[in-house]
Amino acid sequence: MVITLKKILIIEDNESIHNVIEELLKKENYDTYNAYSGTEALLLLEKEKYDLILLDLMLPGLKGEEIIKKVNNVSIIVLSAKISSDDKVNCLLSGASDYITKPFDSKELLARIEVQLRSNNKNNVLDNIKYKDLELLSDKHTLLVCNNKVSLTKTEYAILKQLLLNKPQVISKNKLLDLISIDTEDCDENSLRVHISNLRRKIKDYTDNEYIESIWGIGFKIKD
Amino acid sequence: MVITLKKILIIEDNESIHNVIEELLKKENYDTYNAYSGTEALLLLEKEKYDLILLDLMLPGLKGEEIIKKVNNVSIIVLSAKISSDDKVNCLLSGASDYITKPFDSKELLARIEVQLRSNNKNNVLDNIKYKDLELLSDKHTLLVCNNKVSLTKTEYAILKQLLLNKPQVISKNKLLDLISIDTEDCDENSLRVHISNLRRKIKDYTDNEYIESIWGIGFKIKD
DNA sequence: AAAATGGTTAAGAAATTGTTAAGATTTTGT
DNA sequence: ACAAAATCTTAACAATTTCTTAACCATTTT
Repeated sequence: MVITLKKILIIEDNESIHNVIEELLKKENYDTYNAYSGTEALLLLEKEKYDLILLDLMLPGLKGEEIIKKVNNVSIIVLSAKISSDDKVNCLLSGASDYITKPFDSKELLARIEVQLRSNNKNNVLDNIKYKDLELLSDKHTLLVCNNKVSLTKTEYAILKQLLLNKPQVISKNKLLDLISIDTEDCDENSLRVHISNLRRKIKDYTDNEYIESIWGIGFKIKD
Repeated sequence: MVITLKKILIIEDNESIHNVIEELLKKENYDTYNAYSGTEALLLLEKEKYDLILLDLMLPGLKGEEIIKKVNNVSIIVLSAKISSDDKVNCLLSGASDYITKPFDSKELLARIEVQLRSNNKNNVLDNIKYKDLELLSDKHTLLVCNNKVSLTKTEYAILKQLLLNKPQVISKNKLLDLISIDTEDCDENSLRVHISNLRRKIKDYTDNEYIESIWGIGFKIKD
């Protein structure tokens, strides 16, 4: 089994502080990436997906506040010498997840990093998910339909898991497409339709209940 | 129209601090609940589901640290006079989502509350909109009329949501047309009239009350 | 009364979804 | 590294749902 390391992007222009943070994180077995200016950070953010960003505010090129506004879907912890309440509030309200003032305590920084990574993981529940005749076995990537074992492909599993985890809710087609392909735009909506169709067939083999409902123009959901 | 308020449980034994927090939150339109001991908090937590917990550490009955361990699936912000790094780290690692030291800045507290509620919403159900006999279910994209399920098309849903969200207000025909078609000008006003007509019919099937009122030459609004 | 706006209905156009099968790609086993 | 197997994507077409158009009538304004 491969445990992938968490990728953390450190955006900080002061080289000595940068190095301290980098070493601290490396010791904890995080996968660190470095940006020394706001513009460099943006370039890196376009190329790769990170689990967390540590962000200094006073940066050459592009201010940290601007980066917060541009980033989406990645947790940001601001690390700043600015202690004014307004600075904190601004950052937090515009998208940062936490704000730590320098000088910071390394243990506290590590703990707050854990908190963020933990909340990212909320979706990845390891427990099995049961619903009526269905039981999704997380360890084996299989599905029980009325206690009959049905093997799912990786994609089918991901789709069904997303639907079951958010059960009453409609999941948009785009959200489901994101699950299927990390690469952008290369995946057809039609492909998703085929996966859904296959899932429905596999379920239908063992029960007459319908589980996956289409919401026209929006996406799919699990039927009540 | 009722948009459900966020429920916040305040666990704090010092009555004056408790009152300050409660008033602060009430002003921001949060739904506050009060516990003055650890044991009282547990009782409340068994009865109801909260969106967020504000937790003091030094409590009679049961220490805050114990509550953190018992709580599951609710974000906790610790509010404590303990400033030692070890206390912070312990709380954060054992399940708290944030840790604020007293005395705290009210704006910062509110901002950090927003952060937590924001991250809750990533997964969770959006707010439903209720008005008299109508209830728009955002998770299913359907409408309940006197508790009868009526399925709406994407466009009908968008129109009704816009009207309900801005209830006393008249929404101009152009604004509603924008909702229907992103492309400009390719959509007839007549089309909007048909959608409104269909909406009215679907509502009329289950109630005699009229909901959508036409404002001559301007647009539409929800009747008071 | 004439002109403009709103309401309803039905039919055809347009868009979305469902299914199947074939070809492309990735993974697996040797 | 290669062949076989499994999986994913694409394409084609059918089925379904939704949207727009058009025709016609009602209501309001001038």
